Amino acid sequence: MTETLRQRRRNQTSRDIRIAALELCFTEGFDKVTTEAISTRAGVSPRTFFNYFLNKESAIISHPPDFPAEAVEAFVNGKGRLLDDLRILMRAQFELLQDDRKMIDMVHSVIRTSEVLRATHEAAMRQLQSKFTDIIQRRLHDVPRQQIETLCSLILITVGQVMTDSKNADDTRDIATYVDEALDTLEHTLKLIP
Amino acid sequence: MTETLRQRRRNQTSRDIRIAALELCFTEGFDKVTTEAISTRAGVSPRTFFNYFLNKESAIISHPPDFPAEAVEAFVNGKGRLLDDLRILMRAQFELLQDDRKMIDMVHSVIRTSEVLRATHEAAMRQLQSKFTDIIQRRLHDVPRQQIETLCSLILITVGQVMTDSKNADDTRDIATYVDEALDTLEHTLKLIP
DNA sequence: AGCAAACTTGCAGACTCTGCAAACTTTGCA
DNA sequence: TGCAAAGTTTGCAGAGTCTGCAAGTTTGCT
Repeated sequence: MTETLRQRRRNQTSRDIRIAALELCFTEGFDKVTTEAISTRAGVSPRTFFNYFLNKESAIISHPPDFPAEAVEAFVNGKGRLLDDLRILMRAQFELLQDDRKMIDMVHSVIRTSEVLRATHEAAMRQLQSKFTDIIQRRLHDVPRQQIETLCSLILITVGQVMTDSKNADDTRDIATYVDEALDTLEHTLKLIP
Repeated sequence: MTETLRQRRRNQTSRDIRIAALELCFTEGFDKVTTEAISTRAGVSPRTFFNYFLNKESAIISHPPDFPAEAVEAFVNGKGRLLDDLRILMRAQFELLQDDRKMIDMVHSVIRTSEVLRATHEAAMRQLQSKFTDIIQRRLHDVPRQQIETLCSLILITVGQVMTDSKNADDTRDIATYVDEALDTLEHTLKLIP
């Protein structure tokens, strides 16, 4: 067996809470929803809610998955143009999200209902950025870290902007096309500078 | 008279609270300090604290000043290289901060003691970014707004990184040199891309 | 002086979140 | 199977943030 009963339970409860939170906040708005309401809907006590999540925000915002290891290696040893190889790496990461597509869209919509939530989301992105920086640093090992950080910020910000802006467009597109759109925007932006 | 007594009082109280908050958080860390402690130190009731500030965070993080109008006009009509003109604009904005230099340094230090505070700070930066975007859009009116947003994010992120990274360096440097350092980093970063 | 508007304060109360200890469940092992 | 250890849930008490309201004070103005 891959998971013990206990583990499966834990995952299920966590998921129950996340879904309860998301659904409630989607209809009512983050600020109007109390932890008590979420707990009740998820069928646990308020105290249990806080056993699973540090605060209300983190029931909505979960950490994005890591970059897949093979894709990372391929990128680090890649010989193509930086932006092209990056595109491949990021697409690989985005594929992982495909299954939760629906929840992710809801999250993005809920984020718009609260400053605090947006901030939490950005904090999560910052963590992703730190991993991302490490990866790019491995490929460009002679470039100062600060520049790599700047580069990563730039890329993630662009992706974020594309994702928040292009809601209410067709929902059915492949989630990885966001990567393409973001990197295209990025390339255009860079032409502005010189 | 430029200000009524009432107005002067209000400004003074606001300042008292901000200073009390900053000093306490600087020594104790943001999370250890209660609004009650801040109020007491500032000599007002806890209820008054919330008449002045929406929450604990905003007693620490205040909105950055607007870009000075003449500098904005000069930039919008500028004919130089984009990055060079930007440098001038941003230096003008940073000059305004020179007086509060000491408090700003403290704020940056306090920000490091709390995720929430960092998030609030970023929200404030996002507001600045929006104004910044408007300005650049006026100069590059035929460029899509999304690209301008990306560009602005990039610039502000870089400045932010430089400012947070280069604490514990010599404190006495002109605050506007951060702008230079950031834009230099930026130019180097851009060379990585093609 | 005296009135209206602005400001401060205390109080009650809703909400978030934590520590603790008691009850309950699952697991590993005899 | 049965039992102890480990992990989970829950209730409760309590600290802390923040709001609405109403009463009291101060200020601006005539």
